[in-house]
Amino acid sequence: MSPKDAERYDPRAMEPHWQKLWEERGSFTVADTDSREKYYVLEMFPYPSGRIHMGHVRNYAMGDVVARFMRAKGYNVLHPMGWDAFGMPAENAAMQNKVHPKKWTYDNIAAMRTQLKAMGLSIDWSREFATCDVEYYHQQQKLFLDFWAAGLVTRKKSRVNWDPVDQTVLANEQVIDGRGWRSGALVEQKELTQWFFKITDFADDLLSAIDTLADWPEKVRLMQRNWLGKSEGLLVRWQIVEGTAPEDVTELETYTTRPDTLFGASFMAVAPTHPLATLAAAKNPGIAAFIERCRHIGTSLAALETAEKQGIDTGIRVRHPFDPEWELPVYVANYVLMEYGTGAIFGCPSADQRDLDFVHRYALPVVAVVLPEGADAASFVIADEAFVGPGTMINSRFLDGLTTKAAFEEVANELAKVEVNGRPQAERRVNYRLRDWGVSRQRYWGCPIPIIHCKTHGEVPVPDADLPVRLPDDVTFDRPGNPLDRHEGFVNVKCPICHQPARRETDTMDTFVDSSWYFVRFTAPRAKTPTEPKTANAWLPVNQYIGGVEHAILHLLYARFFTRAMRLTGHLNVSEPFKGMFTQGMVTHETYKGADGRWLFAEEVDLAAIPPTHRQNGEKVTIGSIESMSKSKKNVVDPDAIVAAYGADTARWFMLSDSPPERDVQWTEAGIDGAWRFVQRVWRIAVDCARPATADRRADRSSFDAPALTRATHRAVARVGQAIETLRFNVAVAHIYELANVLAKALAAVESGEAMPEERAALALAARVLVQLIGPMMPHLGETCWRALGEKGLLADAPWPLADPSMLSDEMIVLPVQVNGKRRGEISVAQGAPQAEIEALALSLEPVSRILAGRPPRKLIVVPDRIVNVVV
RNA sequence: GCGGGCGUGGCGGAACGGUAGACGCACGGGACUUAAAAUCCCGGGAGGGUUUCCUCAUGCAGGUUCGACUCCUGCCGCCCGCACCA
Repeated sequence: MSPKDAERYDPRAMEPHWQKLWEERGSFTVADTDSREKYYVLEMFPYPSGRIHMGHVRNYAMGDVVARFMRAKGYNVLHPMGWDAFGMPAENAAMQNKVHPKKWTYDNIAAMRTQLKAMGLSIDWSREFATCDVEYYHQQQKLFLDFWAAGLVTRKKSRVNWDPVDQTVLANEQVIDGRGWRSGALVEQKELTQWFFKITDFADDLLSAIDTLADWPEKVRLMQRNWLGKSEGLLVRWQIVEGTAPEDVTELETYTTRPDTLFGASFMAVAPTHPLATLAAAKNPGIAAFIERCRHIGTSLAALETAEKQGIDTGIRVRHPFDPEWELPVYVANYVLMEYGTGAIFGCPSADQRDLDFVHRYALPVVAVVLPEGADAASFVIADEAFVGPGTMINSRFLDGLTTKAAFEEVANELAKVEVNGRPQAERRVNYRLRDWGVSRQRYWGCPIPIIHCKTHGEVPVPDADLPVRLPDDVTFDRPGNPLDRHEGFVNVKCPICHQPARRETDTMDTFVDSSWYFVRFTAPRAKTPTEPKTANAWLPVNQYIGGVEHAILHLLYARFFTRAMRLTGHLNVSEPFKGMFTQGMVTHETYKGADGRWLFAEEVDLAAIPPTHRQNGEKVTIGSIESMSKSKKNVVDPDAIVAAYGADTARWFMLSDSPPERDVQWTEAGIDGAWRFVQRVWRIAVDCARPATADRRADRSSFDAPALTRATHRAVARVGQAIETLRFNVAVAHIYELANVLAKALAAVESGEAMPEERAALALAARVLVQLIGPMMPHLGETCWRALGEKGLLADAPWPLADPSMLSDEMIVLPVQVNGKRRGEISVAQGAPQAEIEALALSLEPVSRILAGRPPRKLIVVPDRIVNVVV
C-alpha cells in the first residue's frame, strides 16, 4: 500500500465501526418520555422478499436524511423499521421449494435486516417487528373484534373477484385491467360470503379531510378524491305499469346526477345482475341467455373497450314521474353496473354518450333537452355526439328556459313533494364510488380472522382469553387452495357460547390490513394491547411518511380508514395518520437486448465496443430503453455489491444527488463513481484541515478571503437546511458541493504554508460545517471526519449548525444593471447603499450612458440588493 | 373520454417575477508522473465580431409587466392516474 493509499478513506473499515458504535451506545433508541418536541419520520416498511433493492436504498436514504437532520435540530425523533411479512410469495415459495412460509419469511427478514443495517440508518431497531409475529397479529385480531363490536365489520354474500391462479379473492383495488395484481391471471366473478370492513361509513370524512392534508402531494390527494368518487344526484322511484313486471314489483329505483334531463328519457336500463333482471330472466329464456352472455364478457380492458352497448327489452314498462301517460321500456343493458348507484338508470341519449350509443342500436327516440350556449334552438339536433355540458333546457315542458342547474333543483323539489307508497318519488342522494373493503383471503399466510361459526349462535367472536388464534405450523401446500380448510385441528372447535362443535373461520385477512396500522404499533411495539393510547396520541401523526406512489390510493386510504376506526374504538385519538406524505420516484437503469431479443445483464455486454457487443458470443447488442429496475429485464443493480465496492455512504449520496426525489433517478456507473470521488474529496479536505500547518511561513504563499469563506459557510448552512426541510435533497447536495469547492480552493491557497489566524478560523469553521452538512447523507464519513477534525463525541449527537442571518450576504454586492430588461453591465455597491448612489452609478455605466445619449431615463427601477433596471 | 403533471445545454437538473444554465455527469485542453491510475487547474448554450462586445436562446404562438423559465390565453409533444360511476 502506497502512502497515498493510506490516506484514502476506506468505508469497508469505517462503516461497520460506526454502525457498531451507534448500536452499542443506543444512539437511535428513542424514549417516549422526552421533553423535546417529537418528530416521527417513517418510510414504508418493506416486504421481506429476500434482498433489498435500489428502490429501498433510495427510500431509506431519504428518510434517514430527514431523521438525522431533525435529530440534529433538537427533535425527539422516532424512526422505526419493521416488516410487511404476510402474503402470497411466502406461500408460493412453500409450494415451489418445499420450505415453510414462516421459515422462508424469517430467513428473508434476517438477510434484509443485515443489509439495511449495513446502510447505516438511524433506526431504533428496538422497536422492530414483523406483521407475522404472533404478538402483532394477536393485537390485530383484537382490533378486528373491536371493529366487529363497533359495527364496522360485516359478512355478506357478494360477487367477488376470484383469482384462479392464486385461488383467492381480490379486492376491487387489486384487480388491474381485469387481472390479478399479483398473479396477472384473468379474474373471474364468483359468489362468496366474505368479511368486509365498512370503509364506506367514513366516505364523507375520508373525502372532506383530504383538504386538511396540506403536506401531501396534490397528485395523491386527487387520486384519493377520484377513488372516493363522490357524486350528488337524485334517487328517482319509477312506477311500474301494472301487470308488466313479474312478482308484482311496483317500483324501479334509479340514481341520476342529471335529473334536469328527465324529459329526454327514452328508456330504462338495469344491470344484468339487477333483481328485476333476474326475475325477468326466470320467465324469459331470451333474457336469461342475454344475461349469461354478459357474465362471460369479462372485465378485461380489451373486453370493455370493444364491448358494444347491448341490451334486451324485458317487456316491463314504467311511467314517467311527471306524466302518467308516458310509458318507457325497461331494458337489461350490459353497460349498467350493479355496484354503482341502484344498478338501474334512465337513459337520456341526448345528454349521455353511452345512452346515445345504445339507442342507435335499438331505434329508441332521441330528444335534445339541453341547448348549448350560442346554439340555435330551431336547428339544434343530436346526431352521433351527445351534449353533456351545461346549457338551457328545451323540449322539457315546465323546465324550458331554465339553466341545467336550475332545472336540477326544480325537478328535485317537485318530485320530493310527490309521495308514492308513503315515500317521496325522489330524494337527494350522495353517492360514492368507494365500496366496502373485502378483507377475506382464502390463504394460509395471513392473520387469522378470530371468529367461530356456530350452528346455533352464528358468528361468535373468539373470547379474549382464547386469543391469539395462532396459525398452525403443521400445514401442507401440496394442493392449491387454503391449507387451513383441511387442517382438522384448526377448524374443529367448540362454540364459546354453547360449547357444541363448531367451525373456525379459515379466511385470513388481506395483508393491507397488516400495513394499515403498523405505524401506530411502532409507538408501543411491545404493548399487551394494540396501542397505548396516550403514547400513540403523543407520537402521531407521522410527521413525514415516504414511499412509492404505487401506494397512493390503497394503502393510504386503508390507513386513513384504520385511524378513524381505531379512534372510534378508543385505541387512539388522532384524525389523520400521516401529516406529511412524500412519494419518491423509482430507480431506473438502461436495458440491453441481444440479437435474439433476450434481455441481457449489463455484465454480459461490452459497452466500450462500437456497436456494443455480447462479451461471450460477440453478437451485436441493442441498448434498450431506460426502465425501472426489475429482475425480468435484467437491469437490476444489487445494493450489496455496491456497498461492498463503494460503501453505503457513496450509494446513499448518489441516490440523493442530481434527480429531484419525486422523479425517477437513473442508475449509472458514472454517477456512482462521481459520488465515490466526492467521498474521497471530503475526506481529503478534512484531513488537510486537521493537519497542523507547517511552522515556517512561506513568503510567497497566496492568501484567500477569509470573511468570504465564512459567509459562504453560513450561506451553505442556511441553504442546505432549507433544502432538506423541503425534501429537495438534490438541491441540498448541490449546495454542499458549492461549499466543498470554496473550501478546497481556500485550502489550496494556504497549502504548505502557515495560515493566518483568521484564515485558520475560517477554514476550521468551514470544514466543521461541511462535515455536519454531509452528516445526514453520509453518516459514516461524517463521523470519521468529525473525529479527524478533533471533535469530541459523535457527530450523530452534535447539534445542527446555526446560520447567522447577518452573514448570509456579502458586504459588497454586485448589482446587474439592465436597460429595458436587458442586462448591460453591473455595478458593485456596499450592502444597503443609498438608492441615489446606486442610481448614479448605474447611469454612469458606459453602456447605459451610451444608450441614453444624454436623455434622462423614463424610469429607474432599483430592487434593493437585486437589480437595477433603466427604462428608456 | 375525465383528471393531473412535465417540456431549460450532450445528459441529470438549478433559478422569492429580477444576471437563465447553480451543482453534478460526460467532454476538450493543461499540470503532476518514466507511464498509468488518482489528484489538481482551465474551458464550454448557439451564432457573429481581432480581447472587455453584439445578436439569438427555457416546446410553439400571443398577452400581462420596467423586467417572464416563472403569471395568463391558445396550440404541440411526452408522462402518469382513473375509466361504461349514470
